[in-house]
Amino acid sequence: MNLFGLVDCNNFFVSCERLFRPDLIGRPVVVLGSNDGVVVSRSEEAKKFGVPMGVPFFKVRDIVKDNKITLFSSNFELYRDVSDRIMFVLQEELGEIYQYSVDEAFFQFTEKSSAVAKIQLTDLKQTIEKKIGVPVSLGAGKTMTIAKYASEMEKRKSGVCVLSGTAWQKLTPQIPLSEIWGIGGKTSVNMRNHKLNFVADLLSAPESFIKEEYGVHGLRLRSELSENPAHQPTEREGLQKSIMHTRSFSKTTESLAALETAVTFHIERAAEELRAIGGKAGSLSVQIQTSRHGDWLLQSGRQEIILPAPMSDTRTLLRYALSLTKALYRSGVPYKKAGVVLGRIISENFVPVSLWDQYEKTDEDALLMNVIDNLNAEWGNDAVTFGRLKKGGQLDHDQHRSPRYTTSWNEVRKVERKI
DNA sequence: TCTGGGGTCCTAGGACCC
DNA sequence: TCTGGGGTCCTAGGACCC
Repeated sequence: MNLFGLVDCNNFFVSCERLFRPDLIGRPVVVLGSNDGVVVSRSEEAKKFGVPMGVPFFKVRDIVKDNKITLFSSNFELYRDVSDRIMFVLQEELGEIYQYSVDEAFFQFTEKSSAVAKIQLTDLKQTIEKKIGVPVSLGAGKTMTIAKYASEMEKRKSGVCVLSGTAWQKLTPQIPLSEIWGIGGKTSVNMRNHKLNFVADLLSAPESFIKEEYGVHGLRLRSELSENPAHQPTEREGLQKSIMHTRSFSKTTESLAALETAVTFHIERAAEELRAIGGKAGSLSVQIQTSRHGDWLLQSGRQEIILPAPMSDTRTLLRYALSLTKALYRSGVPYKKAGVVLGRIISENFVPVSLWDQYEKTDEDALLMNVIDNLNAEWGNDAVTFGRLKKGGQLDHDQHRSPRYTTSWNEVRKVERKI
C-alpha cells in the first residue's frame, strides 16, 4: 500500500520557545506575528482561555493579562533554525522528504497495512521528539489531502493517524468540507449554499457541476478526497519563484517621500536576499496599500513590470521601483503599507546573454553589492543605504522577542554555577 | 488608539494580432 | 451601410496556505 505521510509540528512557534523555557511547559503561551500585530501561535492552554488564531493582539489583551499568559514576539531566526534541525532528522529517517512549510513536511512510504504504518509513524514521532524536543503529529493516507486531515485528527490525542480505505470512507459523511486543506472561507460558504456540507456530499456531486462551480481546483479536490492522488509532492526545482518584502506603517501616511523611503528599504532587503540565494529577478512589482479595514481599499495600487534583463543590482532595481511608486501614488490617500516583490527568479548561473548586458555588465558591480551586503550583515541594515536616511515610520516592534539562542553568540543561553 | 508577512497557484479579461 | 471572431499573451486580483 502506497501512502503519503505528513509530519506537522504542534503549536510550532510556542514549542520552539519552550525548548529554552521548559518552565513554560503546561502553561499558557502565545506568540505574536511580526510587529506584534496578530496572534500566530498558541499553546493548548492559551486556546482554552479563548485566544483565537490570527486575532489582532489588542482584542485579546485583557484575556492575556487576566490569565497571566506568557507573551512572545516572533523570533524567526530561532524557528528557522529549529525547523532546519527537524528537517535534517526527517531526512535521516525517511530519505526523501518534501518540506511544505516551516513546520510541515510530506513523505511517501509503503506498508502492508494501516496497522503497520501506524507503528512506523509512532516510532518516527518518538524519534523526533527525543532528538529535537518539539512535539509533532503524524498523519497518513492515500493522498496528500487525506494525510493532512489525518495529521490534524489525532493532534490532541495519540498524534498518529492512518486513514485509508474503509477507515477513511466511513468518515466522509461526518467531515465538514470546511476542515479540508484547500477549502477556505469563501469556498466553504459557497459550498454550503449549494448544500455541500460534508466530504461525502462533494464526492457524490456531479462532475460537471464541480467543474463549472469550482474549476480545476474543485476537480482535484474531489479526486484527492476519493483517494486518487491529484497532487504529487515535488522537490522544488531550483530557487523560489519570488521574494517579497512588506511592512505596515505605524501611522498612515499621505506622503510620497515616506513611501519612497519605505520602498527603498524593501528593495534593499529583497535584493540582498536575492543575491544571498544566488538569483536574479526577471520582474519587479510595487504595492502601496491603504488599510484593509477602512473605506479606502480601492485606492490601493500594485503594478508589475518585466525587467529588460534578469538582475540583482540594488541600484537598478531601485530606479524601476521608485518610478513605479511615483506612478501608483495618489495624493490625499492614507497609505498604511508598502512592499515590493521580486519575481521570475532564476539562478544567476543561467542568465541568458543578451543585448541588455549593459545593465549588469561588470564584475565590479557584483563586487560592490557583495561588499555592501557584508557591511550590512555585520553592522546592521542601516550601515549602507541607497539614499535612504531612516526607516520612514514603518513598524518594527518586537519587544517580547526571546533571545536567538541558537544563532547569535551574544544571545546564547548562559549557565551560572552557584558557589 | 492598535488588524502580520511571505508564499503559490489559478483565472478573468484586456491588449494585440491576423 | 454593414463593424468579426478566434487565438495568444499578459497581468491584476483573488483564493488559499502557513
